[in-house]
Amino acid sequence: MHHLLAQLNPQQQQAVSAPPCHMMVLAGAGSGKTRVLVHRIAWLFEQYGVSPHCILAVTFTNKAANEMRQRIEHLFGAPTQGLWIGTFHGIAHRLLRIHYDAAKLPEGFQVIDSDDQYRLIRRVLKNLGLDEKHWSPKQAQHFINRQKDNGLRPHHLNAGGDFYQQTLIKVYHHYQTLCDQNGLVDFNELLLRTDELFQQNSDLCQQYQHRFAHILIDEFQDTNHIQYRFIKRLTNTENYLTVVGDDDQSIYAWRGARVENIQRFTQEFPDVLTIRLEQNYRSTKTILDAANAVINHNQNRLGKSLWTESQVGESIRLYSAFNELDEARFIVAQIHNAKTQGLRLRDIAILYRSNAQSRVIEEALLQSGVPYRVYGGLRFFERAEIKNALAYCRLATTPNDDSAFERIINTPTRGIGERTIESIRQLAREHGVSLWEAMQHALSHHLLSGRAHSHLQHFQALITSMQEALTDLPLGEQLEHIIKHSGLIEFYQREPGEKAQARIDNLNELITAAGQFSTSDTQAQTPMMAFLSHAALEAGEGQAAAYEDCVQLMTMHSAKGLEFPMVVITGMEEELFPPRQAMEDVSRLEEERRLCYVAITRAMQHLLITYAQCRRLYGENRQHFPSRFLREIPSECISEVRMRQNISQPISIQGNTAKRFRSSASGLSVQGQQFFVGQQVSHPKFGDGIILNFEEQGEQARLQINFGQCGTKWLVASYARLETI
DNA sequence: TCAGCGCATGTTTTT
DNA sequence: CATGCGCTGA
Repeated sequence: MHHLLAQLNPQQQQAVSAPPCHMMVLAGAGSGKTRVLVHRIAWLFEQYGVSPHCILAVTFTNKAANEMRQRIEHLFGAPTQGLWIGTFHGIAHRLLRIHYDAAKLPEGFQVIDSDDQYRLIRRVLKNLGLDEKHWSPKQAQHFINRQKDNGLRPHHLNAGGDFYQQTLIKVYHHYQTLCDQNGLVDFNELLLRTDELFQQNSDLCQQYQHRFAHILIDEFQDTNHIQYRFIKRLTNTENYLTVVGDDDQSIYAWRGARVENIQRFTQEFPDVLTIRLEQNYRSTKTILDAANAVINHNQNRLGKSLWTESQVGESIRLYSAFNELDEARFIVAQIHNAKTQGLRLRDIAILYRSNAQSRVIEEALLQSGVPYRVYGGLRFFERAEIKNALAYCRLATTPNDDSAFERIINTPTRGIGERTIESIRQLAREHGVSLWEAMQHALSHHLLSGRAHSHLQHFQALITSMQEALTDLPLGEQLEHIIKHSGLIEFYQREPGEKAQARIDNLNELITAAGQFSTSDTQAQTPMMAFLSHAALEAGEGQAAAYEDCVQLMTMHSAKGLEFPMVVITGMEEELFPPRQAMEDVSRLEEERRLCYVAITRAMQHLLITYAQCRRLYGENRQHFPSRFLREIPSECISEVRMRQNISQPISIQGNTAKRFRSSASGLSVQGQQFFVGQQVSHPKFGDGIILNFEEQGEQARLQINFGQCGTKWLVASYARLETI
């Protein structure tokens, strides 16, 4: 057997070795889809003599792109020259750099991230005299991005619409004009521009259709409308498209992803070979059964059922915590437990629905000295200090960059206030020039008062000296020079708190990153320009990879594509997961269910699910019911765990908790007496307490009670002579 | 220029 | 409850 097929199952083999055709691979969680994709590309090289030059592979994240390239090179045994692998945005960027002229962009156009976009939109709202309280920049940004997602320009939208709609269209129009004037391209603009480039230049489009004989797309369920359109445009009757995806793992509909693209693909492309990868190599049978059972509750599915040859494995453990502190403590105890069973900390992931949930868990981990790492949050190139430093770079490279100008004109504070800036803006508007040019004009004609004048002069001298210093320096030294002279370090040193040092560290890290930066971007005019594009397109990791063995904390969303020997899913509660906002709408609920499916299928051997009966949320202590998704897991997959007695629980209980619990379904009847979790009871010796938990039934029934001063105890209900209060 | 106050707000995130 | 934002007064 061919070495590329040797270790594959029949379906995988079929996908890898199919003759060139349009193909759709429906690949379930853990079914080896990346492997298939990588082997397929290698197969095309080896069996069909396809040149790497003729292959385009599209992924969703830079991380996935890098990983795929590495795996292909590993399999191929050599660097793959000419092979295009990247994200949609990365590829669009590359095309626009090459064909900037045809795309009607200036040669040195800049890519802006959503933060820059947000600032620009605020400027536009201000220019249009729209009150931010009534016209939120966030909503306007969302509106604009959504239009671009769908390939729509302002002029496509002008028919009809109410006043609200009309105003947003106006904002979109002005925003786009501003971008075009300044040579700025936002993320969605990259895609839309490229699509229009091919639409308007059919010869160019044909050239790429001819070049890319094979186009492969990963995570196809996450493509949006404009991405689909772009791909379709790149395909003709002579080249082939392979898409890989899983409708059950579509968890990004809320940001414009269209699962329908999967069905649409089979309808709009001829003779699509559909292959299902349903054998799971990741999880135990129990975990897989649970995941299958949950996802089966969704109506809207293409239909797919994962199976496995692996062992049944242990039960999914379920812990019902009293509150979120109890939940966190239990998880920590379980981590210690897992460690004694030989698991490494890095084998354990703690997943939650929303980032806010991480804090309590972090505190518990910190308290017991378990090292951990939180994913998510601000990434490297998104940090304010980094963006400030890069704004200096931008201004020194292209002084007409207004957004960079605005960002740093008074950062660090140099006595240039809002009034001065506004008069420069005014001047720029009047003469139709950039802020930088307006400032120079103001300086040479002495249009401003003495103090403002001299402060601006200083600023101008600073930037000019940077411009001069940049020539002939290697990139790393350029950044070093800029950061050193910008005054940012001194600025952050003056800032109180621990954050300051971290910011300075980041700035130094930026110098290092620039020093090590190398690019394949042959279109870039200067290394600095390439670096700036890189910074916008690839926000970088959240934290420098701690090389320590630590527990991983992340949202269920960011866990997608990863796997761990042990997974803890936390906060399995109604209104938290699924979140309240998603409970009404069937399609949103189905997306939450898919998210649950994704979370469960991250686990290889051990899965622990926890929920809290009572949780502090938005400042109030609320009673929570177990998530509906829990009921969808077959009970034979689950075993409930109780907290060990010897783990003490200093729990503070609010006075009104018990009342809230009266509606709870969890209750117990012993010798005519009714007990329920959260109930206040009195014991002859220990005094007043609150019921935290119970186990067993009838005569054997035991209650866990928190007696405050006297601690938490397990008591047999029939002997304890408890009185309900 | 900046601390301090009051107010709204409160999924998920990549490019 | 916590955080972040805008506004205000010194």
